[in-house]
Amino acid sequence: MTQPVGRPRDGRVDGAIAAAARELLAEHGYAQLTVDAVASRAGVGKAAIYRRHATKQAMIFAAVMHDLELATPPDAGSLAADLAAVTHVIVSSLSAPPPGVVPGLLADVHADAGMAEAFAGTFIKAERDCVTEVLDRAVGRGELARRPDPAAVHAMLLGPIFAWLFLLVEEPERLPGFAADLATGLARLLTSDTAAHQPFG
Amino acid sequence: MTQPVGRPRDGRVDGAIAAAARELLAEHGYAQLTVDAVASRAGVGKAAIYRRHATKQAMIFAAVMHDLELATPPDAGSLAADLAAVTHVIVSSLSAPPPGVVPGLLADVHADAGMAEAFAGTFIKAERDCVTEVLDRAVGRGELARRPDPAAVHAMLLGPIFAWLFLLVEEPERLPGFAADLATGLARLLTSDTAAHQPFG
DNA sequence: GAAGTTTCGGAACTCATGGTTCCGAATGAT
DNA sequence: ATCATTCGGAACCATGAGTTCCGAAACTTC
Repeated sequence: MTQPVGRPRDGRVDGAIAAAARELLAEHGYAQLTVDAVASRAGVGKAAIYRRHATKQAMIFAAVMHDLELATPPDAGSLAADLAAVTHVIVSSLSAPPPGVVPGLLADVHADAGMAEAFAGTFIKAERDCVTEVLDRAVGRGELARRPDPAAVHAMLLGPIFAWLFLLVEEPERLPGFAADLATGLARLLTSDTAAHQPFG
Repeated sequence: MTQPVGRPRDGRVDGAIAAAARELLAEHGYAQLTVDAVASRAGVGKAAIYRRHATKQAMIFAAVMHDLELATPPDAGSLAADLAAVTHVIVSSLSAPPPGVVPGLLADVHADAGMAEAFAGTFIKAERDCVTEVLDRAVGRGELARRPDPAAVHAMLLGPIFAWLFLLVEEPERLPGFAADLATGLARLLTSDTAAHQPFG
């Protein structure tokens, strides 16, 4: 709690770095982003950037995560409605960053153990908590006899949307319709559970 | 058909480049791969590499795609069995490359229009044809009244597996079980189609 | 065979950029 | 007043992608 000796960090510098990074990401794309350009745009020395972030990749990660809200949506009354809300949150998160940023960051996450930990502990964990909560609600309502594996349901929600956007590169206009079908289909699959087969156990 | 004038390319050089790239990818990872190292390992000049590939990324793409078989599996008798076979092919493709290679290549694909075209025209197209064929078989059998959108089914198959491996980074031992549940669940969803709602239309 | 063209491995080179270090000035705690 | 840490700015270093040139080899054409 004690303030460390020395000149304190200027909080506005953090914001300026993140804003400059997001601007340049949107203007020139992920691969074209240079640290010098971010420093210049932010009106900041490169040292100030590296005092805050270990690598360029960590800087970008922080800038992108900065304005990404991942709150669990309120109870919508049914599993189907809850899942629809969750898909909407996922679609928003993945659609928000400029083109190329999500794939670029994913590659960085798989190239550095520290980034992997940060990714798993923020974005993925928040989404997982969200999915778990929604499944628990359904169990509470009696819609589900047992709670399915949250990891499996998470993969079934996040995966198809990610694939639509970044693997198959289908038309984005059709994404909302697909996401809606995904949510209702998954709800139907989970609730139509027969005694003979417990899916995603 | 006429042989161009000049010394012809040595076919063994292509193989040596691809083999060296795959070796180094496996040994040191995607981000650590340098073109000089590939040339050195292959016993080849850098010029020979750049005579064949426009960029380092294109070289890696070619090396990885080289030994990746994506044949449509034979008719297994039912939609559920066919989908299980397709998921198996997808799991194999995504599990084969060394860690970090798939995310790295995906970032490259989103950074270069030429790579995007190559990716869509080879890997994705082969998988899509596979999915379409399997759905057509099911229609022919009478299991499906109408053929669902192949893009949607493709996303529902590829996405969750990709998410499991590269987004959620769940234990790989549990992947086969999850993939099996995915295939049977999707088959059930598609065939249990009610008149009221045609999913993935 | 001689000439011309393209390949080969190898080395030298250019250039962009990530990351570090140093500067003098500013800002705070002790 | 002193000390530690910050600031913007600039110089600096190391790495690696991509280009160019070399002499030699392989092939077509004349």
